[in-house]
Amino acid sequence: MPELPEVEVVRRGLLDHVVGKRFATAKVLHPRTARRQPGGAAELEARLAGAFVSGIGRRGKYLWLDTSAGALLVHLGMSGQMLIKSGAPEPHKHLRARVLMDSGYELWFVDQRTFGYWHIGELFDGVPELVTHVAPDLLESAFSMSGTVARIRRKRSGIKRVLLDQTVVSGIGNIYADEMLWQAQIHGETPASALAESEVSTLLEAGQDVMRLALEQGGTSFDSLYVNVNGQSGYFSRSLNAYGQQGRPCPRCGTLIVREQFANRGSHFCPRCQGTR
DNA sequence: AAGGTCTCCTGAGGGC
DNA sequence: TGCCCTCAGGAGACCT
Repeated sequence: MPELPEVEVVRRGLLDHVVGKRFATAKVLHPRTARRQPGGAAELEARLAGAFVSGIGRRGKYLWLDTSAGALLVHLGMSGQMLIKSGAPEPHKHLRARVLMDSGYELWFVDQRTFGYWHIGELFDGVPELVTHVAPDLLESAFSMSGTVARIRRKRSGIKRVLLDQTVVSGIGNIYADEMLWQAQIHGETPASALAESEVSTLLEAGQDVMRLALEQGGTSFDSLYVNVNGQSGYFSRSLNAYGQQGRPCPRCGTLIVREQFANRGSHFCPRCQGTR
């Protein structure tokens, strides 16, 4: 379940292998990977062939390669992986797209559940056209703490739902939402508008801390579904305090962590530390 | 308009 | 052993 730290791990992993390199040929193997692309797989393949990669950008969970043919936007969805392969790689059941680079390496997009996609298009104010509606993420320089706090406090929805809204602040998914709420001791169903300014800023700062820590540990993963470009898993799952911890003692107070359905998601929290809503 | 729900998808895991 | 059901979740589509 790639969220900001996992996508950043992928971005960093790709830097050495694709920046300054040229794509020779590209093949899109599953129509859903090209579903957002006008012209579909054929258009992606045609535009990527011969493209030179000059950099890699990211906002929240969105990743893009700056190329001479436009920005190749990559969304990993639920299960997407960008893998670097060399030699004669073993076939993969869920390989959805592959690019042969002039370096001899291959770039693979493996995506079991096909929620991910590729799209090539133009940049607007430095971000791909499909990302213009996405707010800055917690770790980028364009992020405004005061502006985001004010925006969140104007919402009447439960705070967790607001955290998951990528147009308010990006990069947060179900795992990090639960972790930052646990850290800030706030119940996810608390109406955003009921939180004090200081509570919201504490919450967002908790999100920054959790994400920086996760990044240091190579991201979160529970199995082989999320891996870096070399196919390795991160270690942050060992540090989770709330997500997936139902039935285990809260590391802060010892009360058993509870799992409930809200914000349309499985939500994990400590009923004592995060008891009031 | 904003907020909430449905839907896409595949494999894992539970129940029997 | 095997079948069927449910669940996981990012985010756009769609509804109210």
